[in-house]
Amino acid sequence: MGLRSKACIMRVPIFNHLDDEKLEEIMSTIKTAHFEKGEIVYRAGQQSDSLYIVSKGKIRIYRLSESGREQLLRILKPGDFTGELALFRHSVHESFAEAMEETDVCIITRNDLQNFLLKYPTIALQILAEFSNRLDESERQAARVATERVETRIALYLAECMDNSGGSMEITLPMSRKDLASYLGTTPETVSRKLAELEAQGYIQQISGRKIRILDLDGLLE
Amino acid sequence: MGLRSKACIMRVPIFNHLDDEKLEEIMSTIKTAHFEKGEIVYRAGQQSDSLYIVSKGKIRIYRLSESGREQLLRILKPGDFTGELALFRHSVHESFAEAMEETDVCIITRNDLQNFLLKYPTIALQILAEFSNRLDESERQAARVATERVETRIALYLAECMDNSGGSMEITLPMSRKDLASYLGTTPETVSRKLAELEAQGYIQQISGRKIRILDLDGLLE
DNA sequence: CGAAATCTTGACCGATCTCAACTTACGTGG
DNA sequence: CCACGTAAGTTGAGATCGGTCAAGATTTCG
Repeated sequence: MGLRSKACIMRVPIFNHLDDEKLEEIMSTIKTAHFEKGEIVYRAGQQSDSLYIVSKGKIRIYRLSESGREQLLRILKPGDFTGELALFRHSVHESFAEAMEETDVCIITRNDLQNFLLKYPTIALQILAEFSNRLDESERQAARVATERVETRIALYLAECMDNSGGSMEITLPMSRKDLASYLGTTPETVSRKLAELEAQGYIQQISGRKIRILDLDGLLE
Repeated sequence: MGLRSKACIMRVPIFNHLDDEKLEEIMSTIKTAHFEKGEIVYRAGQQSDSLYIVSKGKIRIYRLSESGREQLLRILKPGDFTGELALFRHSVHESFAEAMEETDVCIITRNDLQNFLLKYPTIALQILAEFSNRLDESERQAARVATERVETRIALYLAECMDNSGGSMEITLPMSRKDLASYLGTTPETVSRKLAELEAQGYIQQISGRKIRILDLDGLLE
């Protein structure tokens, strides 16, 4: 078990309130795995019994809808985890997970995790809190796609990026136009056009590919 | 504490694996409340520290998007619960809950619930399973709204109604056109039109307002 | 039985998707 | 370090799905 794994686990909100002894206990059950860019960590329909925690790299989580179109759900950074859905229900994945670059993950099996949960119930509360956040985000996103125009969705997304980038007026999009389009429920062409419009209206300034400066946040949000 | 409350609690998946003694313990902390049709159980932005379990009636859970449009998230039947989001995170509701008819709910406070979770960790696993289901549904719905045409969404919805109504070819929609439209991210007019089209194509037959007979499930799903 | 809400149908318009051409950025190997 | 090939992004034109507004039909419920 490398030091990186431990550093990884300690950074996970679910575990970082535990004392060293319990951490060691968890560490001892963890496996690690490495994925190259583009490799699939798991795919929909596949059996699963593990929780994956990203220790290095990025993972794209997406779904294929009934008609085969892709919907990007979220992007995992180090410290984020996935696989939960399969852990507490059918044990079949509903989504796909794909490494976006060289990525290391820590893996905890369902059995080990459930044992920890029963032994240290505070972990369960942490996971519940995390699930609540996910559910909130998912419902918010669903409501936006269902009720807002593309331009508004993009504006709201940019605003959220700003919140997360600590006050700076300049944000760096964490993904390509194609992924952004998939996340926002539109097409890359429309994303391009709408960003160009927002720029023409003076709300933003496109610096380079993924760098955008917010010039008028209030105007952006109408 | 009325018998109905106990019957209610026992029916909730989260609790129904518990033995009688623990059930009594939970029962002793529960309050009940009654709501008339149209009354608001809670609203977005409101402080919250309780889990609500429906014992009689129906509750509409919906969000208002940034632009003020309504998105129906789900409808609670007896045995279903809500309020979780506020329980494990900010403690502020993100959604609205409105009684659709005369409705009774059982209420457990955050403190009591968390104590139970720590004392009987198996409850936490049940809630985690329930959350997983919600998250899955929410993500699936988000993906559909983002990637499928209205007609497809309606068809998929009808198909799901069939699954839930046990093999019968005749389904009864659990909500009005307006709510269905809100749930599917469209308008009542479009729902009417698409249902009429599906009928013209011979896939379904509209019996009366909410009763629909499925004539060709495979055709419906293309 | 009648008022009010719900639902349906029609006409029109606009946002966004599709397809296609072109430009720019990026990574690889020489 | 540059050149090239490929992927990513942009822009345009046209088509269409679905939303809006409005009128009429139907159902619901007191």
